[in-house]
Amino acid sequence: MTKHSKQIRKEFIEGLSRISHFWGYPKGVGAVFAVLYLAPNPLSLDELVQHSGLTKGAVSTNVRWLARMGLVRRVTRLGDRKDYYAAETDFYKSIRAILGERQNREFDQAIQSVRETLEKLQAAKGSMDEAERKFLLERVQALQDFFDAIDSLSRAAARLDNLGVNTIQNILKILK
Amino acid sequence: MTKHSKQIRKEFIEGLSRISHFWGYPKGVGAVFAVLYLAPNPLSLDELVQHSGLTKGAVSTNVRWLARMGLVRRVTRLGDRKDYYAAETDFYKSIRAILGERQNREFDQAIQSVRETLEKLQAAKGSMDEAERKFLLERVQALQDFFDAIDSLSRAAARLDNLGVNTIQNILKILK
DNA sequence: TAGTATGTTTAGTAAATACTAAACAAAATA
DNA sequence: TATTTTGTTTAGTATTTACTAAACATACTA
Repeated sequence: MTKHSKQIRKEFIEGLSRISHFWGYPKGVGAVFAVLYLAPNPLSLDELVQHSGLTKGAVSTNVRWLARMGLVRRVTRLGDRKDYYAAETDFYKSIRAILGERQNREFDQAIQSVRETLEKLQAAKGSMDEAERKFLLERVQALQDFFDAIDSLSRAAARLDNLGVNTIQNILKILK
Repeated sequence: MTKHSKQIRKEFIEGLSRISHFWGYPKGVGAVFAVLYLAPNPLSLDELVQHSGLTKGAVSTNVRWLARMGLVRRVTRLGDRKDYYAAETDFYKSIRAILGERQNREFDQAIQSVRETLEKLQAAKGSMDEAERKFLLERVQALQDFFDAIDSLSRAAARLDNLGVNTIQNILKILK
């Protein structure tokens, strides 16, 4: 690996770290992904440690996060008990995985609190000023509807098994 | 405002704080928005301080952030030098505003680093192993293409002036 | 079974972030 | 011009977060 190649790789890694950070994720996540993305073969944990400059613990956490998000595949080889990791190069596949991950219980749980407010308002008939209740009901209901629309959109996208450039282009036609 | 009503409001505020936090934004942003969203009239900075429990400085920062994102409107009244703020109740409008905000220079800047890597790779003909260069070019180009697709999608959505439930339903049909 | 290779978890730390309190700025009114 | 009202900025702090180093767990090998 030439000096020049090393430099370009380093800058790319820093770039993805910045993007990762921008999206609100740890920089390490971007760095580990960048290393894997520029590797022609799956890499072991130790190789990731070498190339990313992070420690084993951090790489372990970050790479598992990436795997859980579907941005990285875990590869195991027969007769080799090391784990290897490879970057997912089909990003549309990753998006589907992320959307489909109802592992996002945390998201649902957050949304749930709005639904609870709505239910409490519905049950509050009589125990609070009726005009106020009407107003609050309307507002909270609108927010709920919005979340539902977003939710059904992401569910539909997640179900889709050929989400890709072509689909995007179709959507672009609608948005014309 | 009855005790019961106060309780429901409080829980709603906490709910939106959690959601705000989940999306990677300060909790205060969610809290301030929640207060405004449950108010029938625009509120002044001081009223926001009262109802949110934050200090003036924090509310000032958070509410300006919300205004910049198009989630809140600043209302000024003739002969009153207070600023008032009202929640945007048309969320689709907000989404358009957020997408349209090329104030998101920060995002573009982050993406820019990938483009730079691409350019450097193109310029590196001769100064690094050609097979390696070919491989890296291909990978980085694919990432760039993906970002471009996302970008054109968001630009299209931002240009749209009737993004709403109906549009979402049209998209859902495509995703069928 | 002891020893070795691998991955995960934990305890502590450094860095980033969002807040408070108070100083400051700007502009209207007296 | 001095005073009051309003909003922003700053300095310091508390909290959160992501990291390191090291202990631990697990499973393979001799």
